[in-house]
Amino acid sequence: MTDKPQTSDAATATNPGQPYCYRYPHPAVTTDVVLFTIRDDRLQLLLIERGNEPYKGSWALPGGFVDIDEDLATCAARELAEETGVENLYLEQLGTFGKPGRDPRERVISVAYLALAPESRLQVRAGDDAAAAAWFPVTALPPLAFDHDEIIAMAHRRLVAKLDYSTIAFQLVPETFTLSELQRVYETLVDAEIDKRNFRKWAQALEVIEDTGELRRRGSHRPARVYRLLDRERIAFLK
Amino acid sequence: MTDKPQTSDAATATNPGQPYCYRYPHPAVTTDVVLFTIRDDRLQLLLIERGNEPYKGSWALPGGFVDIDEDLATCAARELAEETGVENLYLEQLGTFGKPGRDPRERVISVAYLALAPESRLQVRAGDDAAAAAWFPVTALPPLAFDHDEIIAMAHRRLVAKLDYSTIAFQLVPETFTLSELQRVYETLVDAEIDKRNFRKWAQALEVIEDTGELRRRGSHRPARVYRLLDRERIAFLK
DNA sequence: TGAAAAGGTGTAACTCATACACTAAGTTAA
DNA sequence: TTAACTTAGTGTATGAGTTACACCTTTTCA
Repeated sequence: MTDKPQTSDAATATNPGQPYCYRYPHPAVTTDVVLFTIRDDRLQLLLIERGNEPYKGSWALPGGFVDIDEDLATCAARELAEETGVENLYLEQLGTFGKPGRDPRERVISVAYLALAPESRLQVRAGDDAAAAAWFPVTALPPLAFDHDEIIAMAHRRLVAKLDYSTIAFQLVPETFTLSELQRVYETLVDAEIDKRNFRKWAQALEVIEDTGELRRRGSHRPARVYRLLDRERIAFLK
Repeated sequence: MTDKPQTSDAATATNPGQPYCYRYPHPAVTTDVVLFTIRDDRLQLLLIERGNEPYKGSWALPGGFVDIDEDLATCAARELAEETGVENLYLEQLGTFGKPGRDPRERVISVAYLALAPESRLQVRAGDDAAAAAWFPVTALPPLAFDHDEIIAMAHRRLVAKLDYSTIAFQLVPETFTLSELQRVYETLVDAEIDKRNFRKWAQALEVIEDTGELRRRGSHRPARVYRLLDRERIAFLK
C-alpha cells in the first residue's frame, strides 16, 4: 500500500547543507541503459569509463540520477542523448536492480533500460563530464562497475529471447537496408548462419517492411533491392 | 552512470525532526504486488481498502515502502506475507512505475511484482493496520488508488502472455490436482473452452507433473487420477 | 439396475518450420 | 570482349507440432 509517508514526510528545507530531509531514509534512484548496436558485424554496447571512486577505472553503463520531477523513461532517454547525441532510440524497461550494497556509497536503486539503435544513427561524443565512452562487443567486456554485468546479462538474454516472438531486431537496421543486411543482423544476434531462402520468406511475410523500388549497387555483383521499415518505433509481435 | 551522490550525500542525522537528509531530493520507493489466484472459477486479485487520504475509500494493491537495507523482492514478499500470512509464493518482477505525480504527497517510485498462488495456500487475514483486504475478479474491479489500474492491467497482460511460452499457470494449482482441475485453470485464464484430449496430451508431454498413483473421488462419477508438480517454485519455458 | 456425471483415450488433417541448389545481374581483370 | 567472381534472388518437398473430433469407462445415486 503506497501509504506510509505521512503528510510531513515530503522534502522540507530545514537544513541548509543537506536541504532535502525525510522522516524515513530514502534510496537514491538512477536509470542505467544498455544500448546495443551492431558494429563490424558484432553486437556491441556502450560503456562509460569511470573517473571517480568507487570503481574508478572500471566501465559502467550510461545512466544517472532521476530528477525529482522526471519520468523514468525520460531520464533514461536524456542520459542516453547526453552520451550519444541521439534521440528517439528504441527504449524498453528491462528491470529494476536494488540489492542493498550494490553501490557502496548509499542505497541506490537502478531502473535499467534496454535500448537499440543502428550504428548509422549514433554519433557518440565524449560525455559532457569528459568521461570516455566506448563500444565493446558483448563477448569481450572490460571489468564492470557495480552489478552492471548482471544488468547486461539480463539485457542480452531479453534481446535474444525477443527475437523469437517479435521484430525487435529490426531496430538495429538503418533507415533503408537490403534483405542481406537484415539477415546479417539476425545472424550476428543468434551467432549462427541462417538459410537465405527461409529468412527472406519469413521477413517478407511479416508485413513490417516494404520494397522502396530502389536498387543498391555495392561491390562487384548484382544490385540488391532496398527495403524500409513500414513503422519504425514499433515492434511487431509474432504469432 | 551511477555516480552523482558525492561522498557526503549519504544520509546524515543533522536534523532531529527529519533526520534523513540529502543534498539532492530522493524519491520514496515502494513495492506493490498484484497477487492473482483463482477463486470460484474466476481470476481474482487481492486489494486493500485505503483508510487514509489520498484515495481514502479506494482500493489499492498490497505493498509498502522498501526498507533502506531491504532487497526489493524481499520487500514485496514481506508485504505479501503480512497481508496473506503466506510465504514462498511465486513472485516475479513486473515493472517499475514512476510517473511524477502518481502519488500526490511526494515522488514515489513503485516496483511492481506479479504473484501467483492457489487459493488453498492463502489465508488472508485483516492487515496488521486493520485495513480491509478482499478479493476482486479482474473483470469487476472497484475504484483504484494511484495508477494501480495500470499496474494491474500490465500484470494481467503479462500473465496471459506467459501462458503461451511457460508453465506459469501451474502456480495457480494446489499441491495435488486432477487434470480436469488444471484444465479449468487454463480455461479460466484464457476465458475459452479447451479440448480435453489435446489439453491432456499437452500437459502430460511437458514433464512437469507426475501421477501420484492416487485417485480422487468427488461427486457421483468416475474418480480422477491425482497429479502433483515435479518442482513447485519453478516454471518451465516451452519451445 | 439404469441414469447421470465427469474421467479417460487415438487418429487424421492442417499449418508452420526446415532443408536444400541453382540462375541472375552486376564488377573486374585478363 | 569475355570469362571468372561475387552477391542477389527464387520454390518445393519433408517432418514436426497443433488442431479437430466421438466414444467408452467408472463411479454415485435414485
